[in-house]
Amino acid sequence: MQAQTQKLTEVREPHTRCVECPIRQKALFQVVAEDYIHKAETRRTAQYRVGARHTLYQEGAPALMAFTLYSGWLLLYRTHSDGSRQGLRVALPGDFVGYVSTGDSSYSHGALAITDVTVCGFRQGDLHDMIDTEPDIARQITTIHSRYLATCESTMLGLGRKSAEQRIAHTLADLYHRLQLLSEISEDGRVMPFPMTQEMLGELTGLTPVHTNRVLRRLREDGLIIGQRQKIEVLDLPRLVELGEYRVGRLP
Amino acid sequence: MQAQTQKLTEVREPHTRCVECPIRQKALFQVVAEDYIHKAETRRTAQYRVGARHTLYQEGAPALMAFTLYSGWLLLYRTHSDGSRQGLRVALPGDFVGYVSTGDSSYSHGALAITDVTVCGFRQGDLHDMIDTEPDIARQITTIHSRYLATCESTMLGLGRKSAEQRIAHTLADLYHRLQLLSEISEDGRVMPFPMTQEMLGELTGLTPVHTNRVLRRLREDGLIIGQRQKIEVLDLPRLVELGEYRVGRLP
DNA sequence: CGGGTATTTGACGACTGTCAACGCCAGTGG
DNA sequence: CCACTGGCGTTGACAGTCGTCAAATACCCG
Repeated sequence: MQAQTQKLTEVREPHTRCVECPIRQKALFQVVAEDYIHKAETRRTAQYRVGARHTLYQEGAPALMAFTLYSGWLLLYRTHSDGSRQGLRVALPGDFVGYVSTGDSSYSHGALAITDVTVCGFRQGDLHDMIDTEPDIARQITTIHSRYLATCESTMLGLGRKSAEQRIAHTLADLYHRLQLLSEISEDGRVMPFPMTQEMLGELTGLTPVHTNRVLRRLREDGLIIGQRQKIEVLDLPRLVELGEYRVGRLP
Repeated sequence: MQAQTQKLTEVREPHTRCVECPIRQKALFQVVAEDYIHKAETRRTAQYRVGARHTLYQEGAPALMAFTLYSGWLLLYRTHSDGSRQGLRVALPGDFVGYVSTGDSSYSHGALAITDVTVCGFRQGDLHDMIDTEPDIARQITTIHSRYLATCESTMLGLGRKSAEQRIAHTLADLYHRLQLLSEISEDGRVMPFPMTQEMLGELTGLTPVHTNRVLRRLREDGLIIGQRQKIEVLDLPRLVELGEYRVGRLP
């Protein structure tokens, strides 16, 4: 991991420097570079690395930056007063997270690094400016928001109406589909990386770790999946999709 | 109701005409007018009226228009395969609903008129154009989306982690707060309009009508509210807010 | 006054949570 | 090299919230 960090530094040598991470104080290694976001090529951005199990940002903290995820998985979450967490979404490479609109000053949710993570950061103020000056960026942000909203609606439907088995099947089917787009599924289409703990999967689906485990066992016994260390082997994708009522593409 | 429709027609006489509503076929009275949305003063828009218990648009239907709600309450929902509905949000006057981003062609959710409703409609294509040409509109749409997202996150937290009592308390506290901003709360701050059925409240909170009723009875027995016909009397707002863990303003 | 919808209540059952214990595995330090 | 330790996964017993089914009551509108 440390090696990879070094590599990033070296690759962008001419334009990089090390500074304190404004988001987390804990000795987070940070690389700042003149970089790009999509089409806005003149904005100053920064690359950050966050180790697994550390937070990229915390709910309620001042929302200084938004991020494009370069590598790794993030868990977006909200915390309940009793300390339990509700997972909102898993962010995968390419996803854009942490943007807040003009006037909002703090994050509405937290972002936890499931794996080691590399992100590209943008100052919120720059993004707000870009909306004014670059219509393409404005369009992209509304598009990103719309898609995220649609998935939130699916999640709400699941949390409110679906059984535990359906919710987990939906979550797995969704991850499978998104990982496929990222070419992260094995060639035979059966093995997908799964760096989450069962506890995190439970947070996403509104279940306790114990019950999550039971449901996974049932899915295993029914021949839908095989759980492996850090991966899941999908034996019967169609049934998984049908059980979870996952609509690929249209209404995720 | 019909009278009010007439009034709308007359007020905008010079620029109005009657056409079939493209969204619903059922004899919906529609007034089309040269009108305004916020600052985009040159766009052609239309006013529609939808009777209580009818849908403004249905999930999966072609998303021709987006709407600003002028009067009445809307229930945004997603339908589960077993026919049950999950309420996503209650839209109140001033809310903007039904917008989909470029590339999306159909609504991700449905919109049901809780009461008789008046909306102002905008063609999606016009809105997309406006994002390109009018930065203020782009900003507004991202702001609206961000706020809606934050409330979705709160809803997900509730559906995933909170008890039935907490979810209903949160929903009532949220409505109370939003209605207060619209000056719809009685002067003594106790009575708020409540045109929803208990079944709809259950759809919003992920509960069955029966259990919704039981929870409401408990809240009544605990001296938090008094249910009346078409209204709710809030006896102890602070306790309602605390029970539902409602954060006014910041993280709704 | 009558029919249909919404609310209310009871009995019962199932899904999911809670508590507790154990096993497995990886990383760590001696 | 091996024992230790801590996190994660697994399983059982039990409890409680919430859903289901059913029926009675209340209320609205014509």
